[in-house]
Amino acid sequence: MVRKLKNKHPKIDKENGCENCIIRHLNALKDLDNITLAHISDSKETLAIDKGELIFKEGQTLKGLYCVKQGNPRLSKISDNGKDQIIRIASKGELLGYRTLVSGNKTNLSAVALNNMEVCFIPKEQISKLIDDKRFTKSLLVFISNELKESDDRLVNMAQQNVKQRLAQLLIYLDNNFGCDKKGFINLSLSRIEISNILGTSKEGCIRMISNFRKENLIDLKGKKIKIINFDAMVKIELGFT
Amino acid sequence: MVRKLKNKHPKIDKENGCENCIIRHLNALKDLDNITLAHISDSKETLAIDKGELIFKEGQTLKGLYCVKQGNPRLSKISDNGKDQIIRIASKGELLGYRTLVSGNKTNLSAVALNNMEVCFIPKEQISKLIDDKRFTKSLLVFISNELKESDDRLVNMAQQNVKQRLAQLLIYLDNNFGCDKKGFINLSLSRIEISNILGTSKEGCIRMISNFRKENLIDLKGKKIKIINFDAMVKIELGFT
DNA sequence: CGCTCAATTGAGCAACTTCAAAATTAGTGG
DNA sequence: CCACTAATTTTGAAGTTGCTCAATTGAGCG
Repeated sequence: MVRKLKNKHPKIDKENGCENCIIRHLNALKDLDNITLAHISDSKETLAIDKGELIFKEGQTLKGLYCVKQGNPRLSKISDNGKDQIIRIASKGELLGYRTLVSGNKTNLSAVALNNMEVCFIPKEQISKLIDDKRFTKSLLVFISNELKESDDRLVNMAQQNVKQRLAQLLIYLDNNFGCDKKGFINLSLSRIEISNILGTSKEGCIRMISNFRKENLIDLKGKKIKIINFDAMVKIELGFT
Repeated sequence: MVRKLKNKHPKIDKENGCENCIIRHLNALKDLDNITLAHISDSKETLAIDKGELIFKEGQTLKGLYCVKQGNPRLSKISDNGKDQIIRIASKGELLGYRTLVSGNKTNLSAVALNNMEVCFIPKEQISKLIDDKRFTKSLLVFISNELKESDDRLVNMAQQNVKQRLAQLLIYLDNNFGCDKKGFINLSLSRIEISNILGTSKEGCIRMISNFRKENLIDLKGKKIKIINFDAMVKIELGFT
């Protein structure tokens, strides 16, 4: 089920200039020289993407590379039996679509904004220049290698951990990576369905587990917001203490 | 549980020379020029590795890159709860240890020979030369990208498919990738425990499912060897037909 | 033959899913 | 702001899947 486009990625033009962009220091674009950066800067577009909007869809041929400037997309894939499986949630500074770019294949994942986002789009033509830049390929290689490691880890967790452990792990992960507001609630809010699509469970199973966690006073809920109250217990659950 | 070393990777010296090696055409070494290849060739060692023997172990700092010349290693990882999860089975021509090499971290996987193997070991020192070779990094990038895609696919299957489907998928995969002998039995034989470590199930669950498949005349068994009799039915099971 | 390890089978139990229904929340137009 | 509708969340209960434990059989080996 794909959500409707609410806008058409309106272009916004901020202060511009990849040279001055802090975000690029977070990814493979960090080591490029100013000339290359200027070329990219000239051809790129900065897009505003609303919460829930599709950035690209599984099976599409991407026309370029996306650099996440603000917000979080979820990267997911529809399984053979039609269920949506969220593979991971990306963050500020990450590049999307590099895999497609390198292999020349269509993308195997869909990207949907979990919150309001700002994304820089760098068209394909500029990218061949990047692929020929040794510094770029090298740091991309490092990035993909780490992705691969994490992907392996996720596989092991999915295969060996039960729903309770996977939920605990997810909550800890979210807390670590997306931070909390003043009251301790995790900044990224996910619907129960989204959470179950990460955990690979039925939504009821997921809901019940969240409900259990609340009853045991491990977490607090406020609408879609979740706050971990008892970290120690949560870690123990993740590690399989019964 | 790690199997004992039966030998100590005795070095064997065949006709030698990476320049003349057909295997390298299967991986990122294919586009290197003869000078670089000669350097690698001089420093490499060809090792004989017995079935069941450990090639490297999760957590080790690898001292170089491994190129699979013959045979199949299984790449696995011990989960938090102590179970061994096989991530994938590599084949002739694949490079092992490139991830470690690129990121500089310790390896996150163990490699164990599933059959008698021949592996070329290229020491670390030679590798810095490789990493600076644009052709090498580029084709490595392509390879890792594909790995990443497959890893995503595996995650989705693990999350969304039941044991029956996963077993059917594995058997089809083995049949496609490792071929059969004259009588149709899959060339790669895995113990039930190894199969269950791929599927992420208990060994009993795995055994029972294999037994069911045989009773339903979908497969035939001969010791550890498996032969798919009814491919159509097997594909249907994989796709979730009940 | 006795030892060890892999494979198999059975029975009971725990985890998870599915379907159905109720309660709550969110969104929309007046 | 309220009322109405739609969507999401929650809960219950029954059914299925898969796991664990224990016992048995079989195969390979000195």
